[in-house]
Amino acid sequence: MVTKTRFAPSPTGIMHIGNLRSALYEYLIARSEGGKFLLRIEDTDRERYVEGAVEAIYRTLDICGLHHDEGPDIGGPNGPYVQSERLHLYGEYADKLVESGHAYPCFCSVERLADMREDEETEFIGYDRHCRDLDPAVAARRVASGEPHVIRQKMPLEGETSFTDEVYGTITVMNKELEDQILVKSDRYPTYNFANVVDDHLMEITHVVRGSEYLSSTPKYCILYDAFGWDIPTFVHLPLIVGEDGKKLSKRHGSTSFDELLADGYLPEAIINMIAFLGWAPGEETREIFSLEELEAIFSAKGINKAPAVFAYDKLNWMNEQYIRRLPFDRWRAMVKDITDSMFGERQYNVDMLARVLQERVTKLGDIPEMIRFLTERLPYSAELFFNKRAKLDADVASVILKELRPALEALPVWDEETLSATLGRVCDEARRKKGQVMGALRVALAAQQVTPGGATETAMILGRQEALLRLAAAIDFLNGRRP
RNA sequence: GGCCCGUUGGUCAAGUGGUUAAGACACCGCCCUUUCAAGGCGGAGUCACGAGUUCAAUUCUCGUACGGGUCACCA
Repeated sequence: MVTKTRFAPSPTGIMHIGNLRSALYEYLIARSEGGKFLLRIEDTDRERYVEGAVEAIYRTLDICGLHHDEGPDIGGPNGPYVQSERLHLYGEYADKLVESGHAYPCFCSVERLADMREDEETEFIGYDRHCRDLDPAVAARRVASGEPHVIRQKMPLEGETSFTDEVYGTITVMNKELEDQILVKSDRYPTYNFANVVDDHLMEITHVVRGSEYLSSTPKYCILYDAFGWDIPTFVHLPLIVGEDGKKLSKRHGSTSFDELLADGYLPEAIINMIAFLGWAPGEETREIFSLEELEAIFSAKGINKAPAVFAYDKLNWMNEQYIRRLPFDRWRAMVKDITDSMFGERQYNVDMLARVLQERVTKLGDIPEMIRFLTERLPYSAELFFNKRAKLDADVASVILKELRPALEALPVWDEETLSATLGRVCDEARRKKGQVMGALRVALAAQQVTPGGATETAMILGRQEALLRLAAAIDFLNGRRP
């Protein structure tokens, strides 16, 4: 049987990292076994439906390269792929369950249920099964008369249920612990607890991959599969992703949605690579940089860990750097230009040089504006800026050096890397000075900042002749006027 | 609280009844250098705790502690 997995998000808002990770593993399990990956929209909660959420799901999957073989947008043999379009199916199957005695209509009001929950005396252990033993004929008549009701699963009262999960192993629970959960709501929409079983079976899902928060309700689903006489699929429950404090990942940990991460300037490939390694490792292989294609080849559910994994931004940063460094220069240059064009406005600047120095230093795109603010703004000088112990440089020495440098630079016929480099080298030789000293002085004069992407030559190139010479002059003025 | 699950350095993790217990991020140091980064080299740091089984336990069993999940007409 061909492996088939599904990503089944509900359109309730943003694409959380946890959702994306589920989608990724579902995709990888299917692809690693030459199987199919399908997309199903679980929109059975009409209260939480968010406009535009479905589009965000399509967009995210597309950007990440997690292409599905069946889904609402492309169809397929097991459609429709949107649960709200499958209501008649859930109704049919719920009826079968009622007929076979595996489910029953329940007429309890939400108020009654709420009261029961608030009652401190009797420790609430789920629905009290008030309607479970109503005469089926009477119940059927009340349903026929249009009385509001839900359909509940009639759990076995004795015995135990066990299933084997690919990650967590065999899990057994006492049936008496299981609640008579609601399968169909009073608005005739199914609950997740019912729809997931019906759809996964009808859509021929072989591997049900989902977060470990579903582990405790899985026995109930197994009983449902049995009631229908359906084969139980392979379960793969995924460990949770938590924040650096060990708590469930949430807003206060930083960006936790795919869109936020993109906005921060993380590359989709890096995000995918990062979350692939959250709770999974390839085993003997120690490499950690893998493209999606490489993951498809090497991924195995065997390598999935049980313990919750902490989402570490440090590691994401490193991953992102790795991906930026490997980006083809043209693509990188375009990304940089998108950001810097608006910063420089009308001013000319050397994009190629800027992109070049940035490519080996940037952690994430969002850091760029702050990193290069000194290029579009003249920052104030201070004497300390010129101090560098290793180069034996200080403001006094810098003052002398810059004055030596100025005529040489002003006299340059062309302003290119080669000429600048050669000229600076020559000045060093003539003045018998260490390169680091001269370059350091010039770099600080041009940038007015101690740490810069790129050295003196690159900075001079990026600024262009005019701006570079103006700044050199300004630095000399500052150093002259420093001590009257 | 009941039920379920988990625990290898700060983090992600490999792995085994006998190993010097991989590797990566972060951290520290050194080298290199036209700064800082990047890169190279090196360092520190771990099997939660207590019993039991065993010639031998990080590995198997049981407890304890801690952490997490779940107990909705949400998924």
